[in-house]
Amino acid sequence: MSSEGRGRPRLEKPRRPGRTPRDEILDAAAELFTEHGYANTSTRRIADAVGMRQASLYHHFATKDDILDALLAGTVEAPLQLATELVAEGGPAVNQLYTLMVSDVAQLCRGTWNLGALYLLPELRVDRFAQFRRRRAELRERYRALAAAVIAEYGGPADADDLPFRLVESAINRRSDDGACPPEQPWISADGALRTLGYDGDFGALRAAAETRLALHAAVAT
Amino acid sequence: MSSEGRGRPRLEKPRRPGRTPRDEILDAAAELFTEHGYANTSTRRIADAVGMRQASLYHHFATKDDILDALLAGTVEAPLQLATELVAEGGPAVNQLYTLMVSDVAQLCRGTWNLGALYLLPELRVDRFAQFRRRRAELRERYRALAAAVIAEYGGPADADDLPFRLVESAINRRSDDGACPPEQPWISADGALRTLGYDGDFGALRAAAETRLALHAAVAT
DNA sequence: ATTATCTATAGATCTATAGATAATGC
DNA sequence: ATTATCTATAGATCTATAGATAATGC
Repeated sequence: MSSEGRGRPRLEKPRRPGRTPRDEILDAAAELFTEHGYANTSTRRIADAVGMRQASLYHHFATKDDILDALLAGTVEAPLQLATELVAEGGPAVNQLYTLMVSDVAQLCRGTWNLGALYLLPELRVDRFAQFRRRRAELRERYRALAAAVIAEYGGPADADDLPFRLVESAINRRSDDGACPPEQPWISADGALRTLGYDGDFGALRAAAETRLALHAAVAT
Repeated sequence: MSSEGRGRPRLEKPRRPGRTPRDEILDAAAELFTEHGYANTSTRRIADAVGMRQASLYHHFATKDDILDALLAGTVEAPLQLATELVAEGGPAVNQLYTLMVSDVAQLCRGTWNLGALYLLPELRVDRFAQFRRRRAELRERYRALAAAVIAEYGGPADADDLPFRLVESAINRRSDDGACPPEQPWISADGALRTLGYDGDFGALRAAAETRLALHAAVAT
């Protein structure tokens, strides 16, 4: 079942992290797509970065679009799953929203490549990626609903309900501009987002509750 | 001096707004670059959208990069200019920051095409556009300095000083997702940004002052 | 026999240049 | 004569497919 040593050997040594050739390709593509864009990254350049011939990519992916799709898949599923769980678990909306934001920003800041930057590629506007766009729009609506609940509870401005989602996304921009997020970024973004909703309570307690919830889930933390 | 009726006639009727062929090209390129991305937009498609032959573009622009550069130029110069003026005029930092944000978001929401989306193109990472990136980084630093002053005055969180710039930028994302900004977007973004800094004063008075300042300048308003 | 790679290439682009042409301006 | 367009094309890509080859597994 292992893929160790099967098939004709490569001419060049592997130079990418990843257990399988598929993972090596995804790692190289993640770097090149986020740095130079999708359309600007040829399959030739991906193959060169992996250390294989251009045509060999097609043994692992049927089309170039499939490589991008594989990178997108999952990045939005985890937050959606977490949102569903948090709502099911109940508790104050402000806690639910805070925990979701912290986890989401931590995910965007984690990992070697700024995968969130792929969300912003204009290439995603084509039909091929409609499914991904729909899932991301669903996540946005979850944010909006939680934000509206917090606004209602704390008497904040009704039209601020899109701001938390936008502040979470903006971790992508910061990472893109500075090359990295500061370690405190999840708390910076989440605190700021609640303030836009008129919340001005105990951020320390929110943080403690979020850390507990996310450690249990073994999913996040900074 | 007029360019009316000079040169060989086009085979097709003009179908783009713009007094000159140059403006027609920029309008078409703005639409295509923002919708499909830069690398995905061929000079052939721009020419088709204008109603001229692909090679004819090169009478007006030496390279494809020059078209993108022309679109970027100016979009960041106006806010930088306004920031300089506002600081020179003095007054409370909170007023300066608020007015700058309102004007900036209004600009991002204005116009037929979402030109701000060009800021996010990965293609801008190449040397050719280093000048533009530098100017945008300068604007970010202006925001940061003003935000730090507001934080100091109102006892807000020190590490929130990048959030106003990010909230302003996020008008681009909202417009991209929804096709338009709500008319109140400049006030939504600016109010939210000040809240992230710990400000909780009279937003009505800030709004009135900003409207006066920007109307004088004949530059903004919704 | 199965697998993962290789070489080679078809066919479709795409940017930019060369040089001809059809208008107006002087 | 000057201008803005046109036609035609060179040269450099780029994606994806066809078929050969060099390993391991049975």
